[in-house]
Amino acid sequence: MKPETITEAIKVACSSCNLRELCMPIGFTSDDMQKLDSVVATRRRIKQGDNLFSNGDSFTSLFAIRTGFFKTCVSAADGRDQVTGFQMAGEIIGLDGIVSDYHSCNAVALEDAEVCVMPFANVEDLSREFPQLQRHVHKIMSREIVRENSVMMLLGNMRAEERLAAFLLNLVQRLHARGFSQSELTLRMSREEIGSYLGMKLETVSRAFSKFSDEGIIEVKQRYVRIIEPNALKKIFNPETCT
Amino acid sequence: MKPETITEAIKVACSSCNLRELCMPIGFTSDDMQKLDSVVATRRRIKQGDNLFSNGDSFTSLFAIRTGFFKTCVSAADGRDQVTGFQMAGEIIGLDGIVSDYHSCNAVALEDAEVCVMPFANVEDLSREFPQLQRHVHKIMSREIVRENSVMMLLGNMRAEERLAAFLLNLVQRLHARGFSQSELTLRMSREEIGSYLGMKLETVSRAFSKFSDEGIIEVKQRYVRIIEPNALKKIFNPETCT
DNA sequence: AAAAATCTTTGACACATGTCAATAGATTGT
DNA sequence: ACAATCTATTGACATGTGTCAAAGATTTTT
Repeated sequence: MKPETITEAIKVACSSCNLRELCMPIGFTSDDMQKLDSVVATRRRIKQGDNLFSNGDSFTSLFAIRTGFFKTCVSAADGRDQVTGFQMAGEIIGLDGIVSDYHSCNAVALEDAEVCVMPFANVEDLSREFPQLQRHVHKIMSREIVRENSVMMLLGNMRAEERLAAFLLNLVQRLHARGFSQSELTLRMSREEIGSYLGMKLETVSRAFSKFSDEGIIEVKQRYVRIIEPNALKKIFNPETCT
Repeated sequence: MKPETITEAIKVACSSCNLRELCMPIGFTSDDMQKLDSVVATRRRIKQGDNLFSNGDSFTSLFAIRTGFFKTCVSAADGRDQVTGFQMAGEIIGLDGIVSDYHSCNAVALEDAEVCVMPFANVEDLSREFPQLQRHVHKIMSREIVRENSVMMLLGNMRAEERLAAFLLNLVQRLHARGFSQSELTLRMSREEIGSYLGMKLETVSRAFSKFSDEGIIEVKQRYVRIIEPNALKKIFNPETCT
């Protein structure tokens, strides 16, 4: 594997980061905040298609996404691939590496990206000093566990259209939280990657998109999606709790 | 909900617990170990069929299983249920509650059980004092994330027989680590619960058991299972890496 | 011990999704 | 601008698993 990414020696400060509210716990004095700046060692740029880390890489750091979009995926020995998640700005990636000191999945940039490198030793040291940070780290890990629980529900119990509806709703909700539109989005991943995440084939994903489009629920043009009837999507995802 | 379980005021000590090696980080001096005893507040007994905690319960404690066997499951609004895991002695349960201070799944005892109640505030306090404990807590959470990644692989990519083979291999492996047989086990869960975990219907589970039995790979009699050809199971689960 | 309830197995058939193939549309490189 | 390469869509058909139903087994209740 060629060294497709370079670690840049830019000292960066969480205290002046515009993503602080997504990454960091709230309620720090600006004094404390200064000390927290040392969680982040450097930033690193990753080109579209390159891996931030790969299965088997030794684990040293968590990564906070500043810009760009990632997928994480695990591979079976026979080459079958499962996308385990899509991550965007403000989200933390690399938690899989903690348990065994090496990564057990691949993190691939779906567009040019920049991440903050947080050496895990720093995170642990500062966590002992700042209970709020400690709590924050615990919550991030717990959130990931809960997210994966709901993906298991998707994969185990839902049908193709329900899965895609849930997927789209989740994506726009997260994008909206980052200041983007509630109704429009540009997918950063292919039909095949969506399918891998949702446990279905790319053709089935495509058919479900077309069906939603025929029904006037969404407008689709390749990777552009506009949600026309969010309530209809919610109803597909969860018929019970909708009008 | 009736108070089906009672919290018993038994002070217990990790330092003298025979499950210590499963629950606790290694490498403590016996001095440190004494202080760690205060992680556990009490023990609690749960009867078969009762919930240790339920979706919506407020989160205060993690639980270390001393005896017994649990399932955790999430429910969709329409009543559909997804088993997200089966837990046995030495395993930690309740991590889902950390992120939002209430539980987002149910933990049900599949046989009479006893757990150590570890108030999470204690865990966090002591984690700040003992880096080894801090690391241990992080590893437990990361391990759960990695486990769920591999369940996603099962649900998203594998077929019924592969899923059941993986399930059986994982169960005996964990039981073996606890001193039980490598080849015999008694299932604590129904076909329906296995099916819910593996994303298939109980009839499909039953058929897969029968198929394995017909092929001489396992012997099944209701919930008793003997693994006759572990290599055949491994081959089904993962054809590539086996002889 | 009988009766009731629950769990498991098995068969027949249905159907959602996978597979294979062809076409069209987008993107990249020369 | 053109070819080459991806990516997405759509159709026809195959198939693995779900659904429904019946009968045994096992456990619990009376």
